[in-house]
Amino acid sequence: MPTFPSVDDQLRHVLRGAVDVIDEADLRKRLEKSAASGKPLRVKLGVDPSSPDLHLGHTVQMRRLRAFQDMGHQAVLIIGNYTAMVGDPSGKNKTRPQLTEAEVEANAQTYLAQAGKVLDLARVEMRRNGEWFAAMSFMDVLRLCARSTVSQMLEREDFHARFDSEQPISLHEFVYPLMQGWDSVVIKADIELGGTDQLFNLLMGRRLQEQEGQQRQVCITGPIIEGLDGVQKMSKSLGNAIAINAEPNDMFGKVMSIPDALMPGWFTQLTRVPEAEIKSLCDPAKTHPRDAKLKLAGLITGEMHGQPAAEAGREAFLSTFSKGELPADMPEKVIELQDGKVQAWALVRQAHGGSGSDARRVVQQGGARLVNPADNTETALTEKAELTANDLKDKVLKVGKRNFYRLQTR
RNA sequence: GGGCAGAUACCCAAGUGGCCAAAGGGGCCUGACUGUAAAUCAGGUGGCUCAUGCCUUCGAAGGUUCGAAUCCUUCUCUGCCCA
Repeated sequence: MPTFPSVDDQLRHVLRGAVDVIDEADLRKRLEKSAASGKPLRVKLGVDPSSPDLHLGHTVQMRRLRAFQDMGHQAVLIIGNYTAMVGDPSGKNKTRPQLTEAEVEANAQTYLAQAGKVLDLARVEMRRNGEWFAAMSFMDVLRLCARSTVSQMLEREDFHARFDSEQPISLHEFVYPLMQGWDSVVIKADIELGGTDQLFNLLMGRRLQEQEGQQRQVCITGPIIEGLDGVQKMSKSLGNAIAINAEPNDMFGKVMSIPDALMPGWFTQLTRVPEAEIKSLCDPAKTHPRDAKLKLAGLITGEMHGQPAAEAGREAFLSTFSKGELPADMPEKVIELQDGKVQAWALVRQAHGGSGSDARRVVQQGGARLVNPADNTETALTEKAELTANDLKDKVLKVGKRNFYRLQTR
């Protein structure tokens, strides 16, 4: 019979950084009962494989699931291969594009590898919700739909906002919350986790479970963390996300670029640093914000890639940006010359990519520099400059602040 | 089924015959200042080997015109009202 940490310890761990708990008294009761009976609670987290990459925002809820695992409970990870084909309307102001089964399955594969960085996959019960949805008849679907009303759906902020602003809402989007709720019924969830934007869907699970004569699940939400811009929620489509499988150096650098104001939230949601320590780290009078951020970047990168990689990321960051040295690894670019030379903008395009007009703009604005690695001197490229093989020999092209290319000629 | 309104670049949105590659804002890029932070300021933001030049773009296809994002026709999609 498994033994569990004390209920108070458990609560402290699993509720770290939580926003809503519905409801906490019930959660405590269940934890007590589980400790007494030795029966782990079933904790559900659903992810929709709607894109091939998970990002740090996803790990907030995954980390809570991991906390439950660490406390001895049963993690149930729902791969929403069917719900992904609907597209979760949560927090969206427009209908999501519908994915095909093949796309969803390919994404699901990449998810599992990435989820393993946070969860102990060996102890996860993994279920695809196509398992039960694919088996439903149209009549079953109708019965499911009959359990909710249009008004109830429109209570939801994102739906009524779209409705009020005369934006389209597809009928199938109303089915999404029902599907997610039904997942809870099928797997008999004791607890479901999700972001605050999922609250409506999580509560739907409670309602359906009740109708099915089950005990209603406890719903725990965590915050939706902001992305690199510090304003909008982290999302791949907004381009402000840090992917779980981002290269260590890149991950470290990206964490360093977040606004200071994000640090307390990220420490709480993405690390295990105790609350008191977070306070002192995020107090500029006690800790230089840069040093706090270095620590944050090290912890996050370390969790995803291991300590040595995090250390290497830190070194690369410090040398490249604090000391202005060239990074250790730079992509090599072979530059084609015409009549023995190449114009500045053409050089930028060949190395950095983008359109010719784009490259020209960068050059015009002084964003392209030739660096001599021997003495680390920089020469800005001018618009009319023409470079010969000799000019480029052993040089590094720097485009903007963070793009470096080691040049070769042919 | 009937009536009305709408579809503009990454997003929002102005433009309703030539001055439109298309205002303004957001985003993004570059530069200055910095801690590769934020804030602020300045510039840029369709493409073309570089041009007071050409090509492509205002839902789609046709048409009118010397000339169309702008006018006409048909179609597609969306919203609203009535049934």
